Amino acid sequence: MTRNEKHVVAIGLSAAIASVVEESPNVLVVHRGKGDDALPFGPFDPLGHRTLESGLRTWVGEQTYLDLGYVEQLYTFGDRGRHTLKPGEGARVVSVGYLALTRQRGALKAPDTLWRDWYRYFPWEDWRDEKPAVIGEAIAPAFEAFVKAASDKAAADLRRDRIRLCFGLGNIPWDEEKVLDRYELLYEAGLVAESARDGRAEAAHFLPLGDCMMFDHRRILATAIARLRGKMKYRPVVFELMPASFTLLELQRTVEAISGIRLHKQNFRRLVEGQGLVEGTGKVSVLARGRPAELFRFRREVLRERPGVRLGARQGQGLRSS
Amino acid sequence: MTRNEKHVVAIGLSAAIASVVEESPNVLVVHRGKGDDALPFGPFDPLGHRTLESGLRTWVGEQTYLDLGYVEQLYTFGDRGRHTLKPGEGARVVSVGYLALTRQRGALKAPDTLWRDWYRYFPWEDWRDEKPAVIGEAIAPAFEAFVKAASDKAAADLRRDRIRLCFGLGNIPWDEEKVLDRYELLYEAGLVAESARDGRAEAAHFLPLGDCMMFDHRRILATAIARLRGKMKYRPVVFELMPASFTLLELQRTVEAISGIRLHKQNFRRLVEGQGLVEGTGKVSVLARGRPAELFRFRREVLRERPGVRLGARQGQGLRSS
DNA sequence: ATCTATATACTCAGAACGAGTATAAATACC
DNA sequence: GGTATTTATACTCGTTCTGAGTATATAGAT
Repeated sequence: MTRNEKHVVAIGLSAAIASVVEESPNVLVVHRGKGDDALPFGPFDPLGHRTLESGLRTWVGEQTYLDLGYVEQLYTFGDRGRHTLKPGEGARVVSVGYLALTRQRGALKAPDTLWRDWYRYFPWEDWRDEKPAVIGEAIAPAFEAFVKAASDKAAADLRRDRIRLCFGLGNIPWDEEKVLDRYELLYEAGLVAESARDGRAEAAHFLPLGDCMMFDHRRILATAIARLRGKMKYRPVVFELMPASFTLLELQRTVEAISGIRLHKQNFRRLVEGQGLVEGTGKVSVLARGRPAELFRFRREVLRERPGVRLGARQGQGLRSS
Repeated sequence: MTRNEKHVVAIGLSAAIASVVEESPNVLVVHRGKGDDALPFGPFDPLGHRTLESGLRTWVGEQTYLDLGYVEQLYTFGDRGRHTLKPGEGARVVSVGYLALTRQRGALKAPDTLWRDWYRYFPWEDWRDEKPAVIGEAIAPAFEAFVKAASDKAAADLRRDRIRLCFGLGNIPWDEEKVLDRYELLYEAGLVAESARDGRAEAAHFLPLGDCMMFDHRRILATAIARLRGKMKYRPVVFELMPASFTLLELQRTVEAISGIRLHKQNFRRLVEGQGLVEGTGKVSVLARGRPAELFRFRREVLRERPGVRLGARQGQGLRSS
């Protein structure tokens, strides 16, 4: 492979930095005036950065004054026309998206940065209280036009199936992990502002569903939420978002905030304690309403003791050796 | 973000193309003379390629004359010194790795390409017949030196724990999905040829474990195998590797070839049939030794019918809504 | 006819899961 | 002070899933 000018491109590093406060899952965004929000991001510097991740860490450090703990690469997007503000403008940028987890300690010091509830960008993803009204009132009707606009019957059937599967219509259950699939479907159908911005044909049925973000940042955030919702079930990553000690209800509320669904309290306890993920501290929480709850701490040792600790998915794989 | 010369870098697209013949999991490699094998790869062309994946497809098409079906992005690597042949030489390249699945139909027509059993590169990963001897005879002893070479006791303990977890020593069970973790550990410990090539300090205990590959291609292949072993359990991707009709034993042998472990025959049947993943064709296989087996075909409809079809991992997530 | 290899049906016990009931311990309200 | 409300926590119960078999059927080989 020769270093040809044709093969030259810039790499953007973007981070979806998540934290949870009370019952609200937050993402750190850069907000300037009346423009769309953006994720913290910066270019990869092949001279200064030893690895992509170290590049991201230094960038985020400069931009947000945060010291990231858990960081995980998500996906690399390179679609033409889905990064620059207007198609054709600016350089071709390939963007590598990351998920980072942290806790909120003190106020943010960096200018123009703030924590925002991520359901502002994805209002159809929060099923904790009830099925979001926007699905039945706006999304489903708008999709009907999208299905009708298909080129032929086969294409229409395909679209209908995708919609049913993604949004859990008919007898299909809601799958909280399909965050990215749902966003991409809305994008294709022209129902999010990014579609119109990127000049998509379908954007005729344009609906401003959720808040728009700059570049492909809402796509990265969707990927981040999807990954986190999935990963929570087989790796104890939630604890990156928890303080040193917490009640089991606080832990449950954090998981619920992320997954966007409610959980069965007693079974959640059984699972968390049964896995040996936490240990009691003996102390009890004070500022509660009912009976005081015991404070627990995360047993970091589990990461070393047993390989497959999970907060959800079943160990048995059906494909057991024999 | 301005288009600064500092921020300019080449993007390499590499594909781990997998197929299974009989009981052998194969990967397509480019083999030229006595040099190390490489994966098919080429640079991303920001002018000609609309997306990263379409770039990969055209590149692979030109290089191998194969028309890829299933393609999935794996990871983007950008570590300094882990791509170029000698540290400091050549341009900085960020490489995006892909996994592709296909079937072998006829001989390969492209020059210098051939199918190779992937356990040639990872001899410690094949547990189908027995625990690979290389683990007890070469890997475990070499790791002892690696542990001793740690800077202090805490670092040594950390290394020991990682080794136990990765290679299933002591009472830890073998986890066939940790392919990448194991390779990275061997790389860090200087036990694969790439360590010495990249000029790592630890490479003192250099052991030529498995066949070496060019650039970071063995790392990408490790990622591909790990992803495929995991994904098989919750998505019916194996069928991309199967002919139109097959016996259940052939299907099982394919899964075993990939995962590197043996499965319980009766339970495998129960799972596959219970999930409605296959349907009988009425015909029976001929060239067998014992009682003829019925030929089955993949029920493609399942992809559209139910969301969570899986060939392994449990649906129930322990985190059920309520 | 018997052996061997494979296919396929069926059983069984234990673990995991979803969904509850029951009781304990605090505060809020009157 | 007594009662309602709220939250915590222990325990139960039926179902499904899973791992590990046994039993029987059907072919070719000797």
